[in-house]
Amino acid sequence: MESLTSHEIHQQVRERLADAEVRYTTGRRAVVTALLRARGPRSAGEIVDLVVGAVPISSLYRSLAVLDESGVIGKHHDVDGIARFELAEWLVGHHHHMVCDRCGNVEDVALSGHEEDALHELVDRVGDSLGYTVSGHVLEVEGVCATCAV
Amino acid sequence: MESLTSHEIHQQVRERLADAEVRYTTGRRAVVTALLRARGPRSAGEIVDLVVGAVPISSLYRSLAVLDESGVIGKHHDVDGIARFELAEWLVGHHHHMVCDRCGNVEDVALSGHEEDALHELVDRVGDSLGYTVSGHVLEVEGVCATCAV
DNA sequence: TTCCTTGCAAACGATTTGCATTGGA
DNA sequence: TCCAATGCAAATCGTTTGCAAGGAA
Repeated sequence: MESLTSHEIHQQVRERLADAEVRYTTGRRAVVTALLRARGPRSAGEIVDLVVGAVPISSLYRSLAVLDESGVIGKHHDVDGIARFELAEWLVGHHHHMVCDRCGNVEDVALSGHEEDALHELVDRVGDSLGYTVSGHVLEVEGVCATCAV
Repeated sequence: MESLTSHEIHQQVRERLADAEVRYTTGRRAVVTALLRARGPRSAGEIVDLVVGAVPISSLYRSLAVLDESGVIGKHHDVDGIARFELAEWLVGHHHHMVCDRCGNVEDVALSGHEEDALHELVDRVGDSLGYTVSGHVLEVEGVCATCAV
């Protein structure tokens, strides 16, 4: 997938929010900018620090909720159960995660088209066998990174 | 992997806890029994309902903490950020999860030997390409279950 | 004006902890 | 006996919500 420029991403987000009939306000734009600068998923607390100027945590959560509901960002919970947010895959591309068991570092990994196709077939088969209509999948590879392997 | 009988699992757990120098008490045994009956990860609230008789939620959390720390059970957080627990893979075998987008239900899924082998190869390749020594992987299939699909 | 959005403070709910009591080796 | 384990209640903390004020169309 071609990676979009910062400007293009804001443009895409604006359109998506327009479709959802909500405004692309300063606060919401600040969240997208922060996540764009971030090199991985960030918690609400971390985003407060990334955003320029003071932002009430409750307003931030509301911005995050709107962006999440309109599909601009994704939300998941880390091992401590804290919510972490990142730009949605349609903006930054479908990918998986390589997690280091030692240092906890998380890297994005994009599979080759062939690999992704094979995985897709596999998860479709799994869903079918259980009577589910498959909508997506998450693959996390665990291991020890080169730095920690010393 | 051969699946162990309920009795054998309790035996294994007892030994593991003995190594950790903690007792295999009635409350802890009840948790293992409940998770054995469950066919997927369960939250603390759900486990309270699965266990026979009344169990204070705080005591349950303490049992879960002990079992988690000694590697008898695993813990992860669902899409709502709620902690879910399940018996560790060394007791019940390696498997993946099928998650319903609507109701949040989670079911265990064991791939066929051939599928698991293919997945294994894939994740090894991913790890190699990033300089990681792969230790494991997690695959989560997302979709809508038959009940919610109406 | 008319709603959507924001800020502040209070409320929520899952999980944890302090402390006194109980129970098993 | 003696200390781990338990029960109860209070505390924590990330997150959500009620309500009044601000702002854009």
